Amino acid sequence: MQTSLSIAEKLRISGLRPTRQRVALAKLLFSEGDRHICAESLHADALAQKVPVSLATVYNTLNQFKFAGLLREVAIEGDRSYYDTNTSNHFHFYNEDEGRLTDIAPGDLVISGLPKVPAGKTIDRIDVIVRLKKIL
Amino acid sequence: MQTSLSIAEKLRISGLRPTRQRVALAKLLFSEGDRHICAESLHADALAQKVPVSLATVYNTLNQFKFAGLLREVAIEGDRSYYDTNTSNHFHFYNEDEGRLTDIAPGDLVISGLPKVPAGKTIDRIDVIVRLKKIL
DNA sequence: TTACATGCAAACTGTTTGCAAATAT
DNA sequence: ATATTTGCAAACAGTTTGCATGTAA
Repeated sequence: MQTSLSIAEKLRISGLRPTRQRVALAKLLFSEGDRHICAESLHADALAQKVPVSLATVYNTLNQFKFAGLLREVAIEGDRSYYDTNTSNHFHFYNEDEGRLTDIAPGDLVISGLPKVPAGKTIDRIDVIVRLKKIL
Repeated sequence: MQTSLSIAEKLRISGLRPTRQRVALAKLLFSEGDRHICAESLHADALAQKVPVSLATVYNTLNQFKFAGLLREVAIEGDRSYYDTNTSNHFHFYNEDEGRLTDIAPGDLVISGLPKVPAGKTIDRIDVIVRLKKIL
């Protein structure tokens, strides 16, 4: 049985000092199920919870968390970066009308017939985005 | 048997006046097989071919072509927009080390088990990106 | 002739960075 | 005590836009 680590410990293990801001952001991100957020929305969340953090620190923290493997970035469109707290292999719905990202349950969508990869390369990961629009 | 349209005609049908710039850009884009480009690289191409076009017009033209269904945008990462001249349903390799996009041959990768789509929504399209990295 | 397209520069958006002040170890 | 982190504002990259000029119909 595996003891779950405190947030501070998780950060320390990733080589990140558990500062007030990082711990608060990590709590917001990892406390309640999977989340799909962008920098602005996380910043707004933090301020709403009376956690004063600058937007620059939110950006830096998201990058550090991504680099540490605590978050995964999801490319949706050019203008905003989204991050997913679920770093395991899974795919996404993107609701184009509302700009919202949701998970596809693992197994609900399966990829088969992997193409031959060019010599000297490996697959880093496979991103699948099922883009949804309103029926008119 | 289907007569292939001149570039000017294709543009006119899409509701776009075949101006010097648009025709030149369309030629660069559609004359020789499928291409994956971004605004800067198309602009550079145009200048190299002695076609003076402003970068703003390249951006505007790419958007118009996309809107007209002549191009498809491919979301790769936050910082740059890529466009694909192949608008049919197909998937992509993304070479993370070189920042290059290539097609996966149709049939080489297959998706199965489409998940139930939320009520009132349809699938607009499915994007698949197989991200490649160098073997270390 | 008239509506639309272009080019330039300025505006804008999301993101990163430099540096002094604050904080973790 | 020392190295790291924060916050702010300024810098930055990619993209869009306003407006005077040029061009297609």
